[in-house]
Amino acid sequence: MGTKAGKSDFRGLDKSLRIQKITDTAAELFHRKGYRSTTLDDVSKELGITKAALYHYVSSKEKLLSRIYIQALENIFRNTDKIAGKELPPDVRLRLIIQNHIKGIIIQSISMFSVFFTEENQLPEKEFRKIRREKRKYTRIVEEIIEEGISEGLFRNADPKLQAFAIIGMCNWVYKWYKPGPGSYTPEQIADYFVSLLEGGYLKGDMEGMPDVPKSLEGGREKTGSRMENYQKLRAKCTELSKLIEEMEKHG
Amino acid sequence: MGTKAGKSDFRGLDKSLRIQKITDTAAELFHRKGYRSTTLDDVSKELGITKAALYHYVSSKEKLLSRIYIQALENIFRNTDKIAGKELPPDVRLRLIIQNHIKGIIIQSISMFSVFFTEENQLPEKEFRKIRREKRKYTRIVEEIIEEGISEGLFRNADPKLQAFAIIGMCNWVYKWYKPGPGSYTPEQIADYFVSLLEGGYLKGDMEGMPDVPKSLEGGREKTGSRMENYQKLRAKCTELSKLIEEMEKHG
DNA sequence: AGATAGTTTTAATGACTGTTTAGTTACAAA
DNA sequence: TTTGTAACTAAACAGTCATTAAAACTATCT
Repeated sequence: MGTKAGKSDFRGLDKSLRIQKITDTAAELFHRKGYRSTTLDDVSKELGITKAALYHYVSSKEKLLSRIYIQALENIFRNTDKIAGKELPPDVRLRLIIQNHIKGIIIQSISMFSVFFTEENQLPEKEFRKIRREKRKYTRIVEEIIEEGISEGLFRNADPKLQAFAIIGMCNWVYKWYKPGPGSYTPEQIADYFVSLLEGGYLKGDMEGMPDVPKSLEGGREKTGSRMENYQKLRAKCTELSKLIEEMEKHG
Repeated sequence: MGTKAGKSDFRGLDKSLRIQKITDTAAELFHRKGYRSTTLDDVSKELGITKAALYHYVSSKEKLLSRIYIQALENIFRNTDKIAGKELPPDVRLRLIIQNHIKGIIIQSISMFSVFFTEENQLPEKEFRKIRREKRKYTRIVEEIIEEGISEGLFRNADPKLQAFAIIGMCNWVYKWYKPGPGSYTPEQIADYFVSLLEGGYLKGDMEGMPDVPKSLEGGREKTGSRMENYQKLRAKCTELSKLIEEMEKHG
C-alpha cells in the first residue's frame, strides 16, 4: 500500500528532517484524498509509525495543515521578491515572474499547492486571513509590474488587477493537469509557451517584435523561411507606421 | 444562522423543485465548508427540515454530490456544443466559447463549480472516471477549434492542447476570486478583457487587426473622441494593408 | 369518517477518528 | 550498571455523523 517508505527510512533522520518528512507525506495524502478524508492513521501508516507517534512531532492534525500552508508561502516568495526587485524593464520582469510561478512554484511541489488551493476553508479563521493577505500581496506584486508596463507604454492599457488575476489563474491551473514524466510537457515548454501566449496572444497578427512561439511547440506546417523575407519587411513597415501613429496620437 | 429560507419556502414546492433546492443549498454549503466538513444536519438546518427528511429526496450524501456533478456537466455542455457546431470562423467560435465559459458556465453558478473543481476525489471511482472523461471532451472541443484556427492561418502555430489548458485554466480560475456586486467587475468586463488578452496578449505590439481592449477597462488617459477619427482611419488603412499581406502570403 | 400515499420527525445505531493516557523501549551520559 | 530523556506503542476515550427504524402527521380521495 502506498510508497510505504518504511521505518528504516523514517528513523535515522534528524528531528527537523523527520518533521519535514511528515509534512511532505501529509501533503501528498491530503492532495490525493483530501484533508478531511485523510486520517492520521493513513499518514502514520504511510510513514511506518503509529498514529500516536505523530503527536511527538505535531500537536494536532490542524497544525499539520498549517505547516503545509506556511511552507507553501515560503516557496511562493522565495524567488518572487528577488525578481520583482530587479532593475529590469517591466516586460522582462513579468516574464521572469511567470516563468518562476510555473517552474519554481507550482510544478516544484504540486501536491503542496493542490492542498494550498483546495483546503483553505479548513483553516482556522485567523490562519485563513493570514493566507489571504499573503495571496493578495503576491497579486499586488504582479499588478505593480503591470502598472509600470502600462505607464511605460510597453503594455496595452487595461485593468492591472484583472490582468493579474488572468495571468495568475492560467499559471495556477497547471497543478490540475500537469503530470511529470516522458511524453508529457516539460516545465520549460509550459512556461515558455504560457509566456508567449500571454505576451502576444494566440491570434496571428503582426509577428515582428512579437514574442516567438517556442520552436519546440510549433506544429508541422512551417513557413518556407527565406522566401518570406519580403513579407516580413513589408510587415515591418506597417509596424513602423503604426508605431508612428501611436507617437502622433500621444503627443497631440 | 444562514439564509434560513425556512419551512415556508421549502414546502409548497413541486417535488422536483424541492430536490433542486436541496441540491443547490448543498452545493452552497459544500462550497463554503467543504463536502466532508458539511454535515447533513447543516444542510437540513439550512432548509428548515430534519436530517432524516433529506433521505426522502436523496438516498445518500454521496448521491447528493453526484447530483451536483451531473448538473455541472449539463451546464458545461448546454451551450458549448451549440457554439462549437456553428458555421463560423475559428477565431469567432473560440471567442464565443471563452465568453460562454466565463459568463455562461463559471460565473453562472460559482458554488457549483467550486465543488466541481475541488471535490473530485470524494467521488466513487466510477463517477470520478466519468467526470474526467467529460472534462477531456470539453478540452478536446477547445483544442479542435484551435487546430482549425492554426491550419487556417488565423492562429499562431503552437501546441493546441497546451493552448487549451492555458485558456481553460485562466477562465476556470475566475471561480476563485469572482465576487458579484457593485464595485466589482461585471461578467461582461471579465469576459471581454480575457478574450482581448488571450487573442492579443498584454504587450503593446502592432495594434492593427488586434482585438480592442474593452473600453470600459482602459485606464484614465482616454482618447479625445471625435478628433481621433483621422488616426482611426489611418489605422484602418494599416489593418487593410496587413490583411492584404496575409492574403498574399496564403496564395503564394 | 376512513383509507391511502406521501412526508416528516424522534430516537437510535454503529462506525469512524482525533486526541489522550499510561506505559514501554532505545540509547546515551554519568 | 544506573538513570534520564526522547521516541514510540497499545488501548481507551469521547465526540461526531451518516444512516436506519419506527412512529406520527398531512392531505387528498372515496
